[in-house]
Amino acid sequence: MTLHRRSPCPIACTLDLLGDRWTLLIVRDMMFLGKQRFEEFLESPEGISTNILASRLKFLEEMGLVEKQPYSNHPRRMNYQLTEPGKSLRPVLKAIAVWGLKQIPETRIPDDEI
Amino acid sequence: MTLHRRSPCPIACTLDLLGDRWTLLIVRDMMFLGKQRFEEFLESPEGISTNILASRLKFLEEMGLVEKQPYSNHPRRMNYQLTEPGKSLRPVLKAIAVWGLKQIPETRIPDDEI
DNA sequence: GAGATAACTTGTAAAATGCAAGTTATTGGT
DNA sequence: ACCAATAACTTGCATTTTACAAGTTATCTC
Repeated sequence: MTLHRRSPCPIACTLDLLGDRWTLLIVRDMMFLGKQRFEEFLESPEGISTNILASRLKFLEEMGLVEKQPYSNHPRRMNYQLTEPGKSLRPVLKAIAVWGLKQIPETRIPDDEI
Repeated sequence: MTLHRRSPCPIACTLDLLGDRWTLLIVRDMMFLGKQRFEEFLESPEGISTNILASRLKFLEEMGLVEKQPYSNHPRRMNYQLTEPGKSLRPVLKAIAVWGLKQIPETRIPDDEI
């Protein structure tokens, strides 16, 4: 969540950008659930609030992991899509999901995420 | 950083436990640098502060990812070691490191981490 | 023209973080 | 025996971030 790098370590740098409880959930929603609109992200069961969602989407855009485009001008509607760097987070999310499924009881892939 | 689960999704649950800027750096230090003692973790270049380190170590222990043992009783010295569930985070850290190296400029694996 | 929807922004209390300083127990040196 | 040093923390407090609710702006549908 900050552009300041604490060290040159790639793990530390990645955590500087993505190390919080919300950012990767937005990426998950885009990558596995095909979500693209502000209101769609709000529907996820974790219940992100609007101000956090707006700030994370802005930051993801600034990082170049997400592209924001108007997909309709009348009315003005926005959509958010993963860029190639954003899509390349798939192995990270995959590894996290595999770990969670194995190590945390009662976790499961939601039906719509398959 | 909280035991409360926002949803049954394994990605969300993993982020509930590990989704912050410090926890996985401690795991990195144990896994790749062989660090085991409180003062060793403090030496890492990211500069974690003592209160945060103590709270994260406690939480990692409560989660069963780390075991704390006295390795000497006179004087009393503690060491921290990864449990099997903790060690199973290796693919997650690997994927994060690969992503960071590829996508974030000027990142590199520190010499002592090879 | 009235209510609904999308995409946000603003305000504020509560929680987490960062930084410095202090604590306790033990040890090694003179 | 005393004194500085070290390990492993804890405490206090200012700053930052988060969570929750409410409000805003533009357009659309009936």
